[in-house]
Amino acid sequence: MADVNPVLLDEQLCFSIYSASKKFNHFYQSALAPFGLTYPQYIAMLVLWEKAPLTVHQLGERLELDSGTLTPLLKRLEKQGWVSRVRSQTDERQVLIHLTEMATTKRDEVYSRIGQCQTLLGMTSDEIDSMMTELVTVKEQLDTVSHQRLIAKEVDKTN
Amino acid sequence: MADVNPVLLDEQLCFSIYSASKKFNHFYQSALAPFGLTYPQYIAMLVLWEKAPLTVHQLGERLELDSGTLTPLLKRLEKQGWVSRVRSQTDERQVLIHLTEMATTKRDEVYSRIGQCQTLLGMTSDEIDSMMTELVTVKEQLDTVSHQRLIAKEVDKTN
DNA sequence: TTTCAGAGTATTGTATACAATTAAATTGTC
DNA sequence: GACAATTTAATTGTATACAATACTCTGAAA
Repeated sequence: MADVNPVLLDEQLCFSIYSASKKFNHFYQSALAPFGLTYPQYIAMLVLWEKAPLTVHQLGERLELDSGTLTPLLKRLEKQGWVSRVRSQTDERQVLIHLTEMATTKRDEVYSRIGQCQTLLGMTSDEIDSMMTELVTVKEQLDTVSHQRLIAKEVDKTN
Repeated sequence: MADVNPVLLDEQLCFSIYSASKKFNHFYQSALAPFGLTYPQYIAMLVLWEKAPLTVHQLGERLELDSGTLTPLLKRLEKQGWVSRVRSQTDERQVLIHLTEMATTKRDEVYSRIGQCQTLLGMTSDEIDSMMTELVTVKEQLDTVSHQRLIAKEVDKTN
């Protein structure tokens, strides 16, 4: 019974994060409604505004998403006029994602819209910082466990 | 320029939460692979193990999910033999979700499996507690903002 | 009793996610 | 240069999420 509580705590933390993530999603969706951007589309644009063009793979590394998610997402962004997808001349495996003129023009508008909606979440910078540090710890731990499980699988195969 | 940093911090926190949520999801999916349960299916089972039967609505309140998500999820759980969906006799609008015998039998197995995989995330109980408290703050703040936006919409309509 | 507003669930349509596979291009190696 | 291994995107299939809508049932008011 002694080790039941921590397990429950972990589960509660997991659910809190899961729930907060959904709420953030909803918040951004509604804040960005005038632009028709979803949260994943928005963070893709953020990365591109910072440094475009990028290949699908490079974008995926930053966003931790694979082509299975990004290809359709980018097609939607293209359809809505935010980006253009151009097969690279030098390496035809790659597709370069460029910003359109509209995207460049609207960047400040989008930023300002987000700025208006930002509430700083009722937290100080220090609190946010410490929370992010803790989240990094959690993520690293989860990666470690996943990695251990991968190794365990390999060992399994040898039997 | 002075208020740019906090906005970026908020965004980074949002992304950290988004990313951690995905990692947790992956962790549970892989831990529960022997049972074929996903994370959302698992938390549905957790609630049901605690107190079944429940209506779709009651389950949705606990999980913060609506019937659009739950109906297909519960159909899959039913197909895999975890639950049965029974239209209520006393109020035919409601569908009661019951545990199957298999679900009752496998409960401890699932718990033990999760227990084995639990790593306590490299955090103390106090750290987890404080993190959850901060997440609650974040979620409340996001709810407040959403609520304000709803009110703003109402005001819009009157013009 | 009839009607009707609201409750509860299901359905439809859109947008992620991600595992697994496919297809095309490039690189490395002989 | 031929060819196997690798890389990069796209595709396919499954599972969430959620808004909007439809449909059925219930309870209350007229």
